[in-house]
Amino acid sequence: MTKYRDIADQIRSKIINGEYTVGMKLPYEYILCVNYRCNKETMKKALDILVKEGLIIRRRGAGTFVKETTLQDGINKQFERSLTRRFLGRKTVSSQVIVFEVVPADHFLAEKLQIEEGDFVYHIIRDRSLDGEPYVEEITYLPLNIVPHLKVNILNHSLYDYITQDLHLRIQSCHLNITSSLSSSMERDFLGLSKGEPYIQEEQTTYLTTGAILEYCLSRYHYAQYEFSTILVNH
Amino acid sequence: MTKYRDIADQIRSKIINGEYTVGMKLPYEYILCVNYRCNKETMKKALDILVKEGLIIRRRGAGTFVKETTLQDGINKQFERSLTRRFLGRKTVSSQVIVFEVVPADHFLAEKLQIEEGDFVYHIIRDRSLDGEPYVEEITYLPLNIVPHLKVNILNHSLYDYITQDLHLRIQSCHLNITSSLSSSMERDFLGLSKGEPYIQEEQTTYLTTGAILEYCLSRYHYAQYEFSTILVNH
DNA sequence: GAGTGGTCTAGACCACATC
DNA sequence: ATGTGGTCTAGACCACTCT
Repeated sequence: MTKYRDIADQIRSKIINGEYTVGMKLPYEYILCVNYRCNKETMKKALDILVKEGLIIRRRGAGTFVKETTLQDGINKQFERSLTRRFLGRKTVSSQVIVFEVVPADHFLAEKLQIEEGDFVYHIIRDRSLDGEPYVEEITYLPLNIVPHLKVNILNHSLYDYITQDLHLRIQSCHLNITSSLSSSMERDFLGLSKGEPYIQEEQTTYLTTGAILEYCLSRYHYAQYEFSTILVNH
Repeated sequence: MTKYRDIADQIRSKIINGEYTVGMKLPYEYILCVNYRCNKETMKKALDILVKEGLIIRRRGAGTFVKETTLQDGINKQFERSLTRRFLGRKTVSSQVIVFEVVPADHFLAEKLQIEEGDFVYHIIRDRSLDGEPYVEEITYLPLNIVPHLKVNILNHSLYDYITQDLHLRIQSCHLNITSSLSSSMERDFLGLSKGEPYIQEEQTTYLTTGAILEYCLSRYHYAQYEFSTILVNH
């Protein structure tokens, strides 16, 4: 853990606890640096994280403010839908493993996972429900050599915890692509869609800090239950 | 323009031109710093931009690499769908202004735009086609006091250029929320959807560096033509 | 061990907002 | 004019990868 992440975590807590209230101006940089015993640049890195999360806004010459946000619950969504959202267990999520097998990568998968054709990959299909309502069907491909000893019970628990805590791997980024297509019978079966109704697909490629691709995943949602939030920040 | 943005632009060009080829290792940090006459931290900021854009990957202890990317055209999409995508004229886009009026903000809009109820806002509805195909219907609300002299011909040209170049305002961030709903007759008329078919909606709030909200915009896409790409980077 | 990125600091100087 | 963030530098030290 780095110092700037620590500081970001502490300040985020204060915002969520209401110690820094909505619309409030934060102590200015110098004071924050003194309070958290760090340098200006380090504090900037910390606050930049919160900017990206949409919790604060920084205005040159004016100050740093807790974001006036109609999106009070948008913030929580933002957390839920963070990098780890796909792996974090939500209280209300139930997950059923439909397919769990090892197959050799074909040309398509080899491209997507940056591996050799024929290298073995896990092929996993999971159906997830939210409070009993069909929510998403996930098709995941995951190179065997990155997670050699995957078991069904890891899938049912938390793949993310296993990867980060047990294997000590770190996720660097996810590339996400959202599109929509007409459903075929496979998605219709689980998601309860009618013929002629589309599903929404997230195509996700997850990179580790090592540069390797951890997974290629297609998630297919019922259109009525789909929601995605993000913040684009100007560099 | 800052130095790190300049450097990022230069290196990005080299990647796009193919001077730095896919999979290639870039000169290491120290050399880049000498070449571009800057400090290590400045170079890191420059390269971080390209990381966020998905063009390069940095591996501690190993080096900086042009991303092996099946997504060669994913990169272009990434550019298209940057902060300014909504405003930039695409060659193939035609845009028709359906509604252009000034109305007082109701409670809902006042919340969304962080203004007082009753403050005047532009209400704009535009239909956009891509190569003649109906593509998106955009409903925009924009406080009058930020852009006091908006004219239809500015809308037809580039609102973004007008705001940045003429008004010297800078966009800081966009909050984006993507959902899907069944179409009502209004969207069906333009998008050519059938009854029972959903559209995909982007709800976007755009913030200026001043902290003010520039616009609240709902964009409704035909599901079959919708595509959104983004990269989530671990802090 | 050598190569390469990541974090942190102290301090200079700049740009913008507010009064 | 003062308050407040943003950028840039030089240099120290750390963490990871490769072989």
